[in-house]
Amino acid sequence: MPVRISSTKHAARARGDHDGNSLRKAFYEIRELIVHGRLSPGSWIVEADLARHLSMSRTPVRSALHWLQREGYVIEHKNARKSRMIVAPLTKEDAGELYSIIGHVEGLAGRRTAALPKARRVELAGRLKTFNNQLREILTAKDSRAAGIFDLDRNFHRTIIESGAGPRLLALHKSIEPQAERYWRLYASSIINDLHLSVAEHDEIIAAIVAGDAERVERGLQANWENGCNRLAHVIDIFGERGSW
Amino acid sequence: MPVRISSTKHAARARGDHDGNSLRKAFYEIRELIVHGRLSPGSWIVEADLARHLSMSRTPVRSALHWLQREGYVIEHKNARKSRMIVAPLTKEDAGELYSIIGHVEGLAGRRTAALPKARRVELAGRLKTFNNQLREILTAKDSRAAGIFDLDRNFHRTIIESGAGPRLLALHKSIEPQAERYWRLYASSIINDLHLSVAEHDEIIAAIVAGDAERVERGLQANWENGCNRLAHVIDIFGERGSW
DNA sequence: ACTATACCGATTGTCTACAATCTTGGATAC
DNA sequence: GTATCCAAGATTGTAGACAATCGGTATAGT
Repeated sequence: MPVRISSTKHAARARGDHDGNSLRKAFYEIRELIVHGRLSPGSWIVEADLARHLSMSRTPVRSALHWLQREGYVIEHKNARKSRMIVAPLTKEDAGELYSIIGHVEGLAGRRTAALPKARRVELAGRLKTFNNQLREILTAKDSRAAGIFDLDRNFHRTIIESGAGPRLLALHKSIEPQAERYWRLYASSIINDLHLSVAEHDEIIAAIVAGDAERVERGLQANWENGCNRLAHVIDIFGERGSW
Repeated sequence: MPVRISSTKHAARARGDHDGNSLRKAFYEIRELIVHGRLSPGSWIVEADLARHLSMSRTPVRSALHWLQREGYVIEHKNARKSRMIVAPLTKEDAGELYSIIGHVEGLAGRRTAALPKARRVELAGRLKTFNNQLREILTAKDSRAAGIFDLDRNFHRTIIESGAGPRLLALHKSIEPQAERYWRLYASSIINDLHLSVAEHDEIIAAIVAGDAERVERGLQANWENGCNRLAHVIDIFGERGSW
């Protein structure tokens, strides 16, 4: 028998609050907080605090946190029965594994991209060149606005993946690749110095796609991430890790 | 101002219900229902029904469904604002992509396994041989109990991954590989006929590990999954897909 | 009979309340 | 002065209530 509550209370509350998708909003907003470092790596997460911050109840926040956990932004610190969430730390080791996985996932997708009909590959190469040339411009102009660079690089890769991957692989990529953004943002200023290397690697990847050489595309993508990882590792050595103690 | 409800109602309910982990229970039980086909591919999911079946409230069931969705057992059928969940269908195309991803993920892990010190590789090879020999026994004895075969094959692969993969890659494998079970169970009886091929492929993988040849280990694992996929595709052609219409 | 509309049941999304557990700080005993 | 235990606060986990919406069916208008 349901407990009947006088409804005045609920009637009083604003009705339009339900936009029908608080969960998504919570996920992206919290993710944003983590990526931008407003929730520092290793720090403590309290559901109620976030709920207040986002002006919603704990329910969608809680779901969003589970989601973030599955995607690796948040990790579970188990204590007996209760589980407490902390923001995933940024370590050199984790970066290495993450970049390696992304490289291989993209490599797999790149293989299929290389198997596309020639016409599509050429058209694709055209779009990729646009992105890469914009990067080159920023490079020569010394106009190092990090945001633009990041988006261009991301678009370059994403364009390749979306051309070749099936739904599963695409979903996998979409859930793993964004995590690199945390490392990128944290050490961006230093990484940009090596931008010319990445641009050159992109050229090689484009050439491989035009040639339709699956092996070469895969190697190129893997190399791009692996090199990026090495460059990142160097910076982490200098500036230290965050949130691991 | 919180609404105060007379507490007799709640007091009456059994207090011990909270074992502190309904979510996990819900996830595994629903997953079990899906894998064993009690919830058929393509069929409709109603949160309240599942909640009743598992004797818990919708809250943990709902979270579990989101989790299952993220792992690919369930897909979202979007309609305007509401989203309805259906059990993910089993198709030849999906199987192809799934097996390919698993092969590459294991390949990546296998690479690192091949880089372990020789002593550990030899010890590992010993354990792997045990599994594979048990498979061989079942093969010669014509004792085709599917369950045992499945577990042995899974243990073989899992042992390799756990030896080489880091936490991220391990988590990835744990979330992707179990999905192959759905295909395995559905078409098991027919797949078993080709068991000897898989056993031979395992021998090659073991040899590659002992040799410490990363490339060869990776190729071996990828080939094992790719061949498995082809054998599966053949069976699907005969028996048809499930849940896609 | 055929279409448009208004209701109604089914279902999902979100909220608050309650219960259980963990942590922390202090009071007390030795 | 230190160790131990207990109380109060903080936090998480689950339940059930409501609100919003979807989909279909009955009904009315033509």
